[in-house]
Amino acid sequence: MLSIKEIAKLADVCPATVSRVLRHPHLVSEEKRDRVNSIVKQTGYVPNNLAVNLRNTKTYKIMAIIPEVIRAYNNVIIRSMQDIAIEHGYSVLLGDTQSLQSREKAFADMARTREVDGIVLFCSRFPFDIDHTVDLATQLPPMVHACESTDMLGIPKVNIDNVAAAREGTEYLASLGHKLIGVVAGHSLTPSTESRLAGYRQAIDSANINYNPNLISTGNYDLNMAEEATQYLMSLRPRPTAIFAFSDEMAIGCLSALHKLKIKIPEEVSVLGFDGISYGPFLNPALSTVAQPLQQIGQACMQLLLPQLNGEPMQDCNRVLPHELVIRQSTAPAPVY
Amino acid sequence: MLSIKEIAKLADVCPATVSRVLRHPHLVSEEKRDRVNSIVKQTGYVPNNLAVNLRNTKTYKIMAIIPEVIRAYNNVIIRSMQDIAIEHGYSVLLGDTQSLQSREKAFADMARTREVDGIVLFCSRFPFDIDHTVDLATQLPPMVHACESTDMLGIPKVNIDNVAAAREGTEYLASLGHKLIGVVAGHSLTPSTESRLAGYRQAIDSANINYNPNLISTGNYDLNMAEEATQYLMSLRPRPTAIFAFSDEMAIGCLSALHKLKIKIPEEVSVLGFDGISYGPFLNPALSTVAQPLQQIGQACMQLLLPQLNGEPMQDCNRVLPHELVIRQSTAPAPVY
DNA sequence: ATGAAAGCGCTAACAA
DNA sequence: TTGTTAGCGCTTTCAT
Repeated sequence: MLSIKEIAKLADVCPATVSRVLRHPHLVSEEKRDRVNSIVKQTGYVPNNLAVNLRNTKTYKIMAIIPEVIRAYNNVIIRSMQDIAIEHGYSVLLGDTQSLQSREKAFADMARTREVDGIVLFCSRFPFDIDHTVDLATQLPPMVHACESTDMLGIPKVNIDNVAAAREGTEYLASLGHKLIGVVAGHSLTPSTESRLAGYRQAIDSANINYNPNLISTGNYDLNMAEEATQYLMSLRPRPTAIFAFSDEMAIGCLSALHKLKIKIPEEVSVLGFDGISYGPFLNPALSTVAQPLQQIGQACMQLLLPQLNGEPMQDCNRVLPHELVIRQSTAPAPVY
Repeated sequence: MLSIKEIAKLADVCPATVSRVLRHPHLVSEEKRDRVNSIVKQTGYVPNNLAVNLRNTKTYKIMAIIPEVIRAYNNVIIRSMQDIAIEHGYSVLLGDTQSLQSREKAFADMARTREVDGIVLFCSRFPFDIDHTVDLATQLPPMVHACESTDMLGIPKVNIDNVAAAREGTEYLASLGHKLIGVVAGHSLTPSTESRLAGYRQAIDSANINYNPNLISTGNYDLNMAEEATQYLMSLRPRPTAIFAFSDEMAIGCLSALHKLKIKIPEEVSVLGFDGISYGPFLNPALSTVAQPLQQIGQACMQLLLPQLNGEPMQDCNRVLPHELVIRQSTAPAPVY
């Protein structure tokens, strides 16, 4: 692997000139510029970015830390982040943590060790140890906490109003006449799940439906577990006539379980999802859902991160974006017996 | 951001000692070790890895370059790569190229610029310009080409036998009595698609079915386009009684289109997918598919990459892994009229 | 066991 | 316009 020195020697100039040709060509005479460029081409020389970045204390890389990169839900978010990042000269690297705390920390540390300029965190756990006696912003790298952020942290956050979103979803089901509304919740302890459960409860209460904790099952945001949870819900007597799954992926598990049980959707049981993944319209039946503004989430993350990357101080803000109830074919009025 | 020098000053030792405490603590007396450690803890000092990596010419990072990270198909592959990488002290960073050549090159260049130690390439295009008059291995960073590699390159490759896999899938459909077997192909020009088309053709010929190019449609490995392609196939007269989609995701599009057309699966039309994504069993009906050995693919990638990261020369090998026909509910004997 | 010093590869200020 | 030089932050000889 050639260094700038050797290129300089080959082109019979000093290393600084090679650097100039590569970064500020207008500062170099045409003659030397051509000489250097031809050597660079011949040798296939590429600067060592570790050195460049060390020198410039800047990597132009952003780390997006994601519990399961594969979840359909992340698709649009990642795209919109990446598009904006690239416009501004940054690359987005994805870190898939598989929900493991050790991996969350490892990826997050890439910002503290200067291997990336900033991070966007989609996990619920906070990957840094914080000394609350000292100013937060000085301890933390440029970062944004998205989708699973609590309100206790003094950092930029991007969220939807999970309480309201789940409340409206539940209200919609109640308005269809459903009285027994089962829930397939996500990970307990995650802020999103807690908030959505709270919203569900609010809607149940204000619809004067008796709150029944047996109707709450947990699917851990996992398709397989959601299928099992649905089997459990369908074993209850009286049986729920609607299921609210707190993610579209879990809703797929619900649909699958109901199909296997030969329960008609939505005639016998309605299914409402959450997220608005792109598969939704293609499922059978097409999935009604509480859609998140995925593209806006990605955009907001970048809007809050980029200023920090330019040296502006971290702000304690919480960008709350609008959700939307999308009604397709998987929900219908409650059956009358 | 503190540097090692300032830590050294605070602990009243020299920078080298701080470095030793962090990397080879046994070389330092207990007294100084404690002093340094306590300062490190107090200040939250973290070494600048750009400097460390520059000095050590090693990053312990691997870049996985993926056309669409979100594709369900990548899930298991990514996991198995990551598990092995971590065992060996490496992190895996994911680069989502959205099938854009510029992004493929940008991520791949991170290896040439030393920001990562090696790459695993899942794209069909080769992101480096090669001078064929010179030894390949010296021009390329440690790398493995997986899933979409052609046989012209002198680098380690991981693949399944796409020709055989598609042939067997088609033979299976033919054995069910299907004579009109539609195809929803992937990107034309990608090696995987070309090979699978060849395999399809082989099976058609050896089953003495008349090859009809009108039955080949293209879905670009995209769910929406696959839905359109299926609509087209269903508009043909006589109509195909089976559809072979070259990815499970496209098969979802097929299912969706058929549902909308009220065509019964598998009674009227059989659908066979390709890949073996984890959603498969949850679809309605559960999807029959030609499964790839996703976990083995990830493992093989790491097995071929890790030696290169340890300085061993690049080998021109092609690891071909076994596929498997998985029969579920979406395929059945051809209808008799 | 510890410190001094060189150097990883690059860039930018400064001088010429 | 070009070269010289210092230094980004770290690690590792080498010397003590």
